[in-house]
Amino acid sequence: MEFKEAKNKFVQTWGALGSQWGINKTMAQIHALLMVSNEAVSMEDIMDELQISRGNASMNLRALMDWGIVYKEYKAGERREFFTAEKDLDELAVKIARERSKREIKPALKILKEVSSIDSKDSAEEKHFVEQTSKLYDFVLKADNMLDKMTEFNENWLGRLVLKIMK
Amino acid sequence: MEFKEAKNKFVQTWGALGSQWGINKTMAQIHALLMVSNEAVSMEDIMDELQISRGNASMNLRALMDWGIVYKEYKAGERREFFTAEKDLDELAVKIARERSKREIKPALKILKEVSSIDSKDSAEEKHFVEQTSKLYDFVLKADNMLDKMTEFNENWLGRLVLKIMK
DNA sequence: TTAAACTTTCAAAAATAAATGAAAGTTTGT
DNA sequence: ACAAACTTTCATTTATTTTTGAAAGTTTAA
Repeated sequence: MEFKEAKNKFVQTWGALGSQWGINKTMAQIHALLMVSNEAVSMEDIMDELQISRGNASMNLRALMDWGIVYKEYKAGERREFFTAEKDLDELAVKIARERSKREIKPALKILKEVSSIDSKDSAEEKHFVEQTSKLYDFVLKADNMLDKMTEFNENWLGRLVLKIMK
Repeated sequence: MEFKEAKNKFVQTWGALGSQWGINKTMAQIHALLMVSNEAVSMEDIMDELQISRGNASMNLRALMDWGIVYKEYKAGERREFFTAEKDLDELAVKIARERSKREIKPALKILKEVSSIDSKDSAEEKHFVEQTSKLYDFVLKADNMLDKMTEFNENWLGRLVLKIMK
């Protein structure tokens, strides 16, 4: 396999993986492309390599920047903007975890708390509902806190964590 | 908020959350419904509560059973089948982790290994590509192994893990 | 063996999500 | 202030995913 083919395969695979995890394909592909580029890439080049429209490129670059995993870069003497990805994987994982926690887990916790707080009166059905949703609330809260703790580690947290777990 | 409303809110929220994580809405809703039911539910009732077609119910129940998080149950004297969800959350998390690892992470690892194995010849561009994808391979492998380790813990792994991490 | 009671399948339809591209908006150099 | 160079927005189109429902399949009881 030669470079160009490998690069393409990587970008496509990452894109497909992204969509399985609720991140749109183009967003994941752009990120993949930037991850393996040794220098900042212009929007023009991104459009060209991924065969996507200007609007699509623009919107997804914006989204990636909102997630804090892609940065704008300015080159001296160049009018247009260039983009680079966060390449440190620990940092990347932390940022993704934070963002998903904020966007999805936190709101879900709010709902869980709400629905588990009804008074279950007397029926077994209602009692079971409250019990189950309360357990779920505790579980999700604990998992979310774990993510928070991980982000505090920050340097090479995954490696350290693996060590700890394996005892 | 009264029971019926709370239950509905829970099912809807869980469904929305599912789709953000690459699991289809109905599948997540059925699972939610079964999670909070104190007894096994017939397909008829599932169709009725979620307002979905027979085919949709059937296919998604099948998928949930493939994931190992929903079970068929037979009631004495009843012709039709009833369904229950895995209600133990540790067990649930373990099964989901295993399944996603098998379906998504393992294949991704294979591709990463492949593309990071090209010989990078001389250009800085190619060297950077190989370096980045190799790092990614190591990272994903480590994360996946961590999931495996967790599944071995099995009893209340999340709680124990939280204790360990917080030292 | 038959038919009633139930489940599964899958081609087609509907719903949802993503992409396009032209127009509007910005920024920068002169 | 102007216009060239570039970016963003968003209504419309396109692609993808999910759902439907009728037909085919299966199981069970008599």
